[in-house]
This record gives sequence, structure tokens and C-alpha cells, in this order.
Amino acid sequence: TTNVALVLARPLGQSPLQIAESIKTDLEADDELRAYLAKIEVAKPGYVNFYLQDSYYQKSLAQLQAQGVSMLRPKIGQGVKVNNEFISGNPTGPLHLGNGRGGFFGDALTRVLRFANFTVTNEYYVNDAGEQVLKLGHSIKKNAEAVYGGEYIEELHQKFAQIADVKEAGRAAAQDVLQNIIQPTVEHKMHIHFDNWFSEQSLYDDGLVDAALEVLAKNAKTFEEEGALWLRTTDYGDDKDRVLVKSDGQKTYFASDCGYLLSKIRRGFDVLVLTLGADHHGYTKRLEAAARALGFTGTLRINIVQLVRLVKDGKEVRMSKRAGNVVAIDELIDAVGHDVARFFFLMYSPNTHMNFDLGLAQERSQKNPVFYVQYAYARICSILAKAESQKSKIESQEIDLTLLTHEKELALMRELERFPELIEEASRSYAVHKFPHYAISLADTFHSFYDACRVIDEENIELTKARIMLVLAVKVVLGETLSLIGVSAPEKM
RNA sequence: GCGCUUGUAGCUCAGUGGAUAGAGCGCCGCCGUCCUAAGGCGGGCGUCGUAGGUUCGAUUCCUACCAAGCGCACCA
Repeated sequence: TTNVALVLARPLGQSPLQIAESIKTDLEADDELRAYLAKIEVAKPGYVNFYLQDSYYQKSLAQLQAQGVSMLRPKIGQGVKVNNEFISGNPTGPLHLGNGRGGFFGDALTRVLRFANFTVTNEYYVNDAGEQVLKLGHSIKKNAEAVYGGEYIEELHQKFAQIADVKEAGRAAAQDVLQNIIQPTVEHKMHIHFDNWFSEQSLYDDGLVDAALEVLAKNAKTFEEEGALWLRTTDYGDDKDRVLVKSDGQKTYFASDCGYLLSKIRRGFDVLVLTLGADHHGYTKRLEAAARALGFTGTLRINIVQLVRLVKDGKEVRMSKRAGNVVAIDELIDAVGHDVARFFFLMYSPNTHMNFDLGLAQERSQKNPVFYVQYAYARICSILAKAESQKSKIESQEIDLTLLTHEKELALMRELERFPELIEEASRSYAVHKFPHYAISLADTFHSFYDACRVIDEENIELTKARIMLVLAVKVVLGETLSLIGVSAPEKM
């Protein structure tokens, strides 16, 4: 359908219906279109509705069968290098639910972009250089300046409290947290692979922070005031200018960020993607400012993921034995399972302030639509397995797809047709939450088809063959959709 | 005080400058010789937070207000 006639009414000074009619007349005269269109209709205020012929969908299905999933992959990412940085939780304790949500989002985004032929590097920024390492040191030494608590601090206390220097103790502990808590959680619990664990300390070791300060000074974006060095971020819409080097000569965390941005720029990325928790949204302006001041001319996309509120019996839960004052993502995954946790987080648009009811976590997991989707996939596999066992009867070269004219078959083919445009749209808008919704919708259409149309019918071998081809196509697309969001596609349930 | 985000069905959430605003869950009823009933079919009278504005048309854009979350360091 198109509303173009409504939009054109004013500039053309004609009535929408008049314009719609003339569009209809023109298009109906087009021989090429006539091959695909069953009819064109003008509706009430001025819509033009197009009806595709069944043969269009049948051809499309045959094409998918012949070319496989690669035909669904848009070219829009060809030759574009993307750096996708996400989670980047401090190495001072377990990852919390907000990290989890951002993690699943970033990972799914990478999967979608890669499917659309972008070249993506997944990166985790490890804040192993700053003040928080010192805070961790104090915490494991349990002295007056301790800030972190929880079971893991006990363990770190046992291991590293004897190290005399606080900073050294903090470094050792941070390394331990990264290797024994964060990385296992990310890789084994969340099923996320990072190409790069980028160390903040390495920026100093490699001179990138100083290099960034030089570039910024050269671009005349810095100034000195009250003994400190500032970046004029207000030139780029920030509320206030930001300090790079404090009056005591210490570089700020923001200086590290500038070094990190310079590293990404020098590595030649066309697109820089960052996903931040909503508690860091105040940084977006200064990061954008820094990137531009450093001379970055590519695309910078900062995604803000709203925090997750954990609720139990209608009240917010904050305490966790494991992590101290937050609930750890690995605990949640242990409680509901990876697929459920992932699907649940990914279903919601990043700017939804979502509530996760822990009290209903188990129950919710039983009712989670992920099972509905996976069940559709398992059903497909079951049908195909049975078909395989009767291969001799249904095997043949000629498959007549024009037999697929049932209302439910056409509905299913139309649903499949949505997938390619969804990829394109999502790789532009980063709206990855559309995929869980699509998966539900496709599963829904399939279940309905399944109920109405028996696939394997020994009385009607020709129809059986055509339907198997349709079912195969659904398997490919549904399987790909699940793979894009990182949820498993089980052959049996 | 300023800024960002959010306010849509009982609950959790999609959605759109346009045609009767959708899904899941919950609730009610029906469907079993047959490829997995973790399924299907039917049942929704919603002030799209409130009030204005722009528009032929606003739930969608703008302004104000109300409510919620999060920010506003020479912290990280």
C-alpha cells in the first residue's frame, strides 16, 4: 500500500483520490508490473493498494530454495568497517542486569550487521587503569576506603589482601575478576564472543592518550584554565567543557576515552558504535565532541540502553549475595536459561524501562514466547525428518509450486517475504528488537498453517512436495532469525 | 533547577503523519483416528499521561504541565 497520493495532494493541488486513480491507471498500463500484480485498488481517503499475484510468492520461494540464505543478505554493509563496543563493565565485580541487556543488544546488533555484510569488530573496553582499580584494592583489603562488597570480594580478599601496595592489590584483583568472572560470564553464560578485549592501560603504555591530547591541541580544541587542561566540548553542543588533565597533572578518565577514540579512528573504522547504560547517557555529548575534535568524519552511533529493574512481589530487588548491591546477569541466566534471558531482553526496545520480575522468573520462563518460537522450529524439523523417511515416494526433480494456493500457505509466504526488508531496516535503525517479534509472528503463521494444512499426505504426493519446499523455506528463515538474535534453534523439544 | 528516556488493553510490551491502534500473558468457550496440543480457532467499547498547537489528517511532530527512571565533579 502507499499513501503517496495523500502526500502529493497538496503540492499538486489535486484531490488525493484523483491522484490515486491516475497512479493506478499508469501502473496498470505497465506490462512488467502486470506480471506480478493481481490488481491495483484505490481506497477511501486516497490509498493505492497493490495485490501481488500468488505466482510472485511462488517464484520467490523457488528462488530461496535455489540460492539459499545468501539471497537474503543485503549488500548495504559491503566494505564498511564497524567497531562495535559494548558492555565494557568495570573489572571490579560481576556484570549486572544492565550489562546483560546491553550485552545481548550489542551482540545481536553485530550479528545483524554481519548478516548485512558489514565487517564488524566486537570490542570490550576494560577499565583497568583508573581510580576504580584503587577502589577495588581498598575493598579487598577491607580498609576504611572500601566500596565494593559481596561474596566475590571475600574470595579476592583471601587471594590478594596480602599484597602490600593497594594499587597492586587492586590490579591483581581486577585481573582476577576479568578472567574468572567477567570473561566466563560473557563467553559461556551469555554466549558472546569479543574479538578484542581492549585494555585502558594499554592506551597509556602505547602513548595513545598523549597522542590524542596532541591532536586535540593541534586542532585548537583545548585550553588551559585554573591549571587544568580542558576540551572545548561546548563547541559540539555539550553543556560544559570537560577536563582532560587535572591541575595536579593527573589525566582524567575522559582523557582515556579520547585516547581510545583515537585508537579506533587510527584502526580505520568507518562506523563507531557504542552501547551505554542509561546511567551513562550524560557522556554521549562529550564523546561525540571528542570524536569530532579528534577529526573523526565517519558515523558515530551511541545507543542508550535503559536500566533493568528487578522486581519481586511488586517490590524492587537490589541485594545479591554474590555481587553485593546488584543482581548479577549470570545468576539470572542460571535461573531462567540462556535462551529465555536473551530472548526476553532482546524483545524490548532499548529505551524501554523494563521490569524483570524475579519472583515470576521461573514461571515466566515457561510462558516465554521463546518456547513458542522454538517449538515451531522443532515441529518443522519433525516434519522434515518424517519426510526424509519416506524419501523414495516424494523424491523427484519437478516441484509444482503453483499448488501452494491455500490461504495459510500464502500467508506463510507473505510472512517470509518480510525478512529481507527487516534486515535492511534493522541494520539502518539498529532496532534489533524487531527480530524476536518477527520470530513470534513467523512462528504464529507457521503454527496456523500447520494446523490447517497437512504437509505429508501420501494421497497427494505433488502437494506434499510443494509443501515440503515451503516448510524448508520457513526453516531457513526462522533458523536465521533465531541465529541473528543468538537463540538456539532446537530440532526437538 | 537543568538535561536525557519513558507514560498505549488487567499485566508485560510492540507500533504508526493517515484507512476499524496490535502481540504475548491472564480470563472465557471450542478443537484430539492424522506430521510434537510446548498447538489451533473464537472472544478486546483502549480518554494511546493531561492540556494546547501545527496539519486536509496527530496516538505519532511542537509547546506546557503531571508522573516514573536516570543523569547533571579538576569521580570513574
